[in-house]
Amino acid sequence: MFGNPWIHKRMMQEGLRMTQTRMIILDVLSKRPEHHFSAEEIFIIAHRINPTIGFATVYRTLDLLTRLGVIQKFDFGDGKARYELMMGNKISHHHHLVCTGCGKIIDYTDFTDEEKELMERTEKALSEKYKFKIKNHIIQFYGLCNDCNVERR
Amino acid sequence: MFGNPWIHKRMMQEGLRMTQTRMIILDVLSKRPEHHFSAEEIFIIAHRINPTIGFATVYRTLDLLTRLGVIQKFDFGDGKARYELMMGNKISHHHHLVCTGCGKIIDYTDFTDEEKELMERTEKALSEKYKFKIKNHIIQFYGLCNDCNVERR
DNA sequence: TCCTTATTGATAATAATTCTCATTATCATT
DNA sequence: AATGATAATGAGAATTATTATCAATAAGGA
Repeated sequence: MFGNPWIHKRMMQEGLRMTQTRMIILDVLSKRPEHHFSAEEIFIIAHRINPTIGFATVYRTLDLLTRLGVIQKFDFGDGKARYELMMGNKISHHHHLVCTGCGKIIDYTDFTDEEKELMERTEKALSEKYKFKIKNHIIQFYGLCNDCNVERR
Repeated sequence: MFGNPWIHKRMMQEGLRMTQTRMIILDVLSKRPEHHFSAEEIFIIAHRINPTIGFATVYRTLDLLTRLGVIQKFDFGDGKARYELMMGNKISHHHHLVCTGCGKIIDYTDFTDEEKELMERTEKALSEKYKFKIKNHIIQFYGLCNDCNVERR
C-alpha cells in the first residue's frame, strides 16, 4: 500500500484525513508513474481493489490531490482530463509531445542543463514581475508523429 | 470583414470552402486577438452578427481552424476550451500564467532572445529525435496571483 | 471507546461538446 | 449567369465528462 509520509503529513496539516480510498488511489497512480491516467481508468482499477469505491470519490480525490500539488492534471485535447503523480517533484518532471493526428503522447525528459536553468530563471523573473507564486508549469508540443506525418491525408 | 488571403488559400488547397459563417467567426476572433474566447462567447457574438449561425457550426469551425493551425485551443482547467487567433504566427505568440485560486489568466510575452532561441533549438532537437513534426507549443505556469496568495485560505 | 466532522457512495443534475440528417450554400465548370 | 457536385449548415437530440446533493460512514483526536 502507498505510504508516503510527506503526503500524509501535508494532509494532516490541512485538517484532511488519509482514508483507505485516498491511499488506494495514490497507490494506483504510483504503480505507473509514467502513465497518463484518465479518471475512468483510475476508477476501474481502484474499484477492482475495493468495489465500494465510487466514481464521485475518485473525482473528488483527484481534485484534492491536484490542489495539494501531489498530482498534476493535464489536458491533451481529447475531452477528458489526465493525471500523473508528481514524484519527489523534480525526478519525474517531463513534458509532452502530443500528436494531433492520432492522440499519441510522447514523454520528453531529456532536458539540457541550459534548459533547466533557463526555466528556473524564467519562473523567478515571472514571479517577481507579475507578483505570481508559481507552483508548477506544463510545456506541450503539438504536431504530428511519424506515422501520422507519413500518411498525409 | 475578415479577409486574410493566407487562410483563404489554405482552405482552398484543402478543398474547403470559405463560407460566411467562417469569415464571421474569424472576424470575431481577430477583433480581440489577445482574448481567450470560449466557444459560447464566440457563438453569442457571431449570432448577434448573423442570427442564423448555430452552436454546432461554431464548434465545427473552431475545430477546423484549430486543425489548420489558424487558431490555437487552450485549456485552463475551468471545464471549457478557449481559443485564440494565431496572428502571423510569431507576433502574437505568448504564454500564460494561470491562477489556480481565482482562474485569472495573465499573458506573458516578454521572451528573452535566449529563451526564443532555446525553444527553437529544442523544437528542432525533439523533431529529429522523436521523428515528430512540431506545429506549435504551449507553456503554462500554474500558481497563485497576488490577490489569492495574500488571503491564504 | 466516544465524539466531532471530514469523507464517502449512489445517484441525480449539469454543462460542454458531438452527432444526425435533411437542407442550403460554395465554387469550379459550363 | 446558370448548373451541379458536394462541403457546410442549423436544429435539436444525444453523448460524455464532471459536479452537486444528501444521508450514511469512518478517521483520528480526546
